[in-house]
Amino acid sequence: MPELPEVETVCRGLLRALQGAKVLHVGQYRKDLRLPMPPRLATRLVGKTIRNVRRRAKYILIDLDQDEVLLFHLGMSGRIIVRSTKSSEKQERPGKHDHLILRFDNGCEVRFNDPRRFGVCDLVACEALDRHPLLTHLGLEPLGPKMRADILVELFAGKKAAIKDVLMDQRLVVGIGNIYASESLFWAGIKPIRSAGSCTKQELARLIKAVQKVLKAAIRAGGSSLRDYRQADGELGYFQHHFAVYDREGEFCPGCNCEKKRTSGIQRIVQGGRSTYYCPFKQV
DNA sequence: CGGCAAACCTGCGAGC
DNA sequence: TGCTCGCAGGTTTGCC
Repeated sequence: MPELPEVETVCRGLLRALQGAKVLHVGQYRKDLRLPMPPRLATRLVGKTIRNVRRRAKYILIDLDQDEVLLFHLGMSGRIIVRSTKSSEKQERPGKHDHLILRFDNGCEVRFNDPRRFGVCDLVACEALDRHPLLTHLGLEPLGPKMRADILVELFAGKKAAIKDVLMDQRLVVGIGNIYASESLFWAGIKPIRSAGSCTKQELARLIKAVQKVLKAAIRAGGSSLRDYRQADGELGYFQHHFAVYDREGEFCPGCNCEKKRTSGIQRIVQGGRSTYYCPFKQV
């Protein structure tokens, strides 16, 4: 589910609710996520204060005092929901697939819920973060300063794999998953099956613009809620209403629709076992 | 090394 | 109504 805009939205929501808050109680109800949860997690978290919440790729990084970082990945179906509880209110029991519940001294309660358990939770020392096995091979931040056409040309040079798959390869560029890959390639006017190495510098410059435009718009909309995803406060995201092509097989893309062109409409193909959506008329 | 399939899990909607 | 099948926003692993 969650790609960069969803993770970014959750991070912002967590920061708003939790900055400066101290962990009072931790309930851990499951340890076998995609990776095992760290041992003695509850003991290690109680009493810690949240200093900051930030994002790297699709990872949520929660900075605690004493230079520790609580790391989450939401996988396909993970949610992190914050709610404020009145102190008089009886503490709620963990719901189905609630794996971790944190209570804070400011009355907030945070639940990590993940039905498919593709998510990850870890607690690491800040100085070891750069060497964390999940983070070492991550590529460029698409909204960062290194997202430049000349750098992508070099990165994609000689790659025979489809540009769509390469765009989702987190070792090269991070944060882009199945939805935003299709959306970005549409706005860049690039056919998803093109080999990455065949894209010109000019096309990659367009792709960068498209990626950034789509990701920023999605962040402004609070992400895309297809099924599981919620913002940190439990609200839906609503960028799914602005998809140009994703999950719109057979419909007209915005361009074709506006210009009343008769085309075959948006096509769905399968790449790397996953659905890709594109407009054969606008994407070359 | 590249490319692809399968694996990890649960839930849901479609079709019978 | 109830069953089976296919598919779902991610990532890693293993095989050719």
